[in-house]
Amino acid sequence: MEFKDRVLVAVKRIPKGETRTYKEVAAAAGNERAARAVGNIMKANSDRAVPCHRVVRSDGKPGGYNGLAGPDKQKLLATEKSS
DNA sequence: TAGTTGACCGGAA
DNA sequence: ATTCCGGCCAACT
Repeated sequence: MEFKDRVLVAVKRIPKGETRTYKEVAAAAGNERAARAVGNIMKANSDRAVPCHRVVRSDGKPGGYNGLAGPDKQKLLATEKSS
């Protein structure tokens, strides 16, 4: 079950102000196609030390994280990243 | 052990 | 550009 652990670590590693897609996190965890599982793991584990709000979809839309819904920084960064 | 679920992704309509 | 469908993966029941 290191994948789960790896995912959490990867998200923890996300620099402040930066955003990563589930796909990226999954890739960092060792499996790029496990983006789906990543989301499942996040909610399955109440990772308080893990900034899940920095994790966004490939579309740039936020995930299902309900804790934050104000800072558009993520979307802005995501846009810059896309360019 | 097998089946279902979900915070996804990519391609097609 | 938006919506629909199928597919991959790990966890849960």
